[in-house]
Amino acid sequence: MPIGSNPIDATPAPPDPRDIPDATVARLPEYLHALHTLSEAGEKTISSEGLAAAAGVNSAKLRKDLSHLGSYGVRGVGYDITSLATHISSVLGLTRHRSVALVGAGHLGAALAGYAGFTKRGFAIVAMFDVAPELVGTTVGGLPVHHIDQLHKVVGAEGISIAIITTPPSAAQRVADSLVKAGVTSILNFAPCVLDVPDNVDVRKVDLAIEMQILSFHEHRKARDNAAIAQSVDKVA
Amino acid sequence: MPIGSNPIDATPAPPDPRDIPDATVARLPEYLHALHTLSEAGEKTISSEGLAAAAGVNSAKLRKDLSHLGSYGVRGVGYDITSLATHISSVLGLTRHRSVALVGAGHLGAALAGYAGFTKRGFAIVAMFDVAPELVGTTVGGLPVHHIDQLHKVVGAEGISIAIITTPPSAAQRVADSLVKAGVTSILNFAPCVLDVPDNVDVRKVDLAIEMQILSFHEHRKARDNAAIAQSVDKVA
DNA sequence: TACTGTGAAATGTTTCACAGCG
DNA sequence: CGCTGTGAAACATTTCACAGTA
Repeated sequence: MPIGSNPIDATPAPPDPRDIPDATVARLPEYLHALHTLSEAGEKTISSEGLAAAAGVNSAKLRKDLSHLGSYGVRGVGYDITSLATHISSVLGLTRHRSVALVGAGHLGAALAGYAGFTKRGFAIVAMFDVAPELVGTTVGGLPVHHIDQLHKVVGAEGISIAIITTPPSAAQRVADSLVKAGVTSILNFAPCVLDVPDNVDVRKVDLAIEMQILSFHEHRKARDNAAIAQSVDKVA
Repeated sequence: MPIGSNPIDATPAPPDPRDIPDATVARLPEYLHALHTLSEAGEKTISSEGLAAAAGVNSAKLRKDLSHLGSYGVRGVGYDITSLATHISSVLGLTRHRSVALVGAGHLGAALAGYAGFTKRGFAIVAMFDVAPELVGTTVGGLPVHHIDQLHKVVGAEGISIAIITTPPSAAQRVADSLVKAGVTSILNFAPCVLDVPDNVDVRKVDLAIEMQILSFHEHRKARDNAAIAQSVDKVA
């Protein structure tokens, strides 16, 4: 019998988190954010159309996404904002507090350490690490900077499972290895390089230059389209 | 006759950039980066297997991606690193130099302004904007900070078509409106909010809290899996 | 009636597996 | 022979359109 199946029990089928598509998971935080905003605005209830608009997707996609979490709407009415927010939070594992380590106390690291948006949405960077002697021992963004040798000790003591890498790419793989050895199982990587990690470790990558290059492609395409239109106008004229 | 078709000319079919899938476009910068690294290491030629490993994808995907750009490999040998890099650069529109505006001279904006990775990969932030009187007129990350009222003038003068928003979310929509009015057609948005822009404007969003929440989901799932395994071990024991 | 939830169709992406070429 | 390029199959995601329900 596969783990998680439930052949006898007649309870309403607790949706296995493995069955939620990745594309849906990536949008749940958007929905959650939109729900919080609506809640602060004093709304109690919202239609799929309204929530979809607030999250920047179409309503069919929103309804399909939410259907993966089970049935939480009321036909003819919409969704209860509070209870849907609670439910999405619990699916995302945000009920449990999560401590985060940040490795690389440069400009980007400092900016992230001071970023209120993390704290506001349930995460706390509890420790920073670097190798530079002039940084170790100081505080950056209100957080003490430890030497990277302390990683294993601090990660263990604070129960950290998520880390952010903002080092130069040349150091990133070594840092990732240390993090994995220390017990970290999720990494957000800002260094522009590919990280090699065991299967049980999740890595998400944010590469600013890549984002810019994708935009560049679209600029290039738009320029070509305009040129083509100009040419066909010329032809007609 | 559809724009871009070429019914008479017998040249090798210049692949229409519109036909390159989004998923492929998003990976081309990775391939380009890997090619540059290989080139610096003195390599001349690389197999699909080797390049795929360097870029962190599998080789079938890489070959399919490159096939959208036309045929640039040599069967039995691999790809010529220099010519493939040149070709990808040209598809991405990186042959043309691109000036970038950055709006929001806070910590994150300052970190990005000083980020060498941009310059190294063909982009130059040429102007920063903010509203805070204590910032306007100073230099941040080596760049003068203009008041946001100057946006239209500077964007026009510098021929800027790409902008980065690192303002608080409450200001982001207003900033986006000003950018669009000034002639910007691509935006990289770091503010955690949905931007409403005309169809001809491309927006890419980087939301750090969302990345963390996606990692949180995976942590949560792993914890459940472990619990399920522990339980089934208990049962057997 | 006004909405959600969802099969089914359409579209997009990845992977397979091998033909074909240098 | 070794490797690329690519149809075709498998898989994933999005969209459509409507049955069903409070």
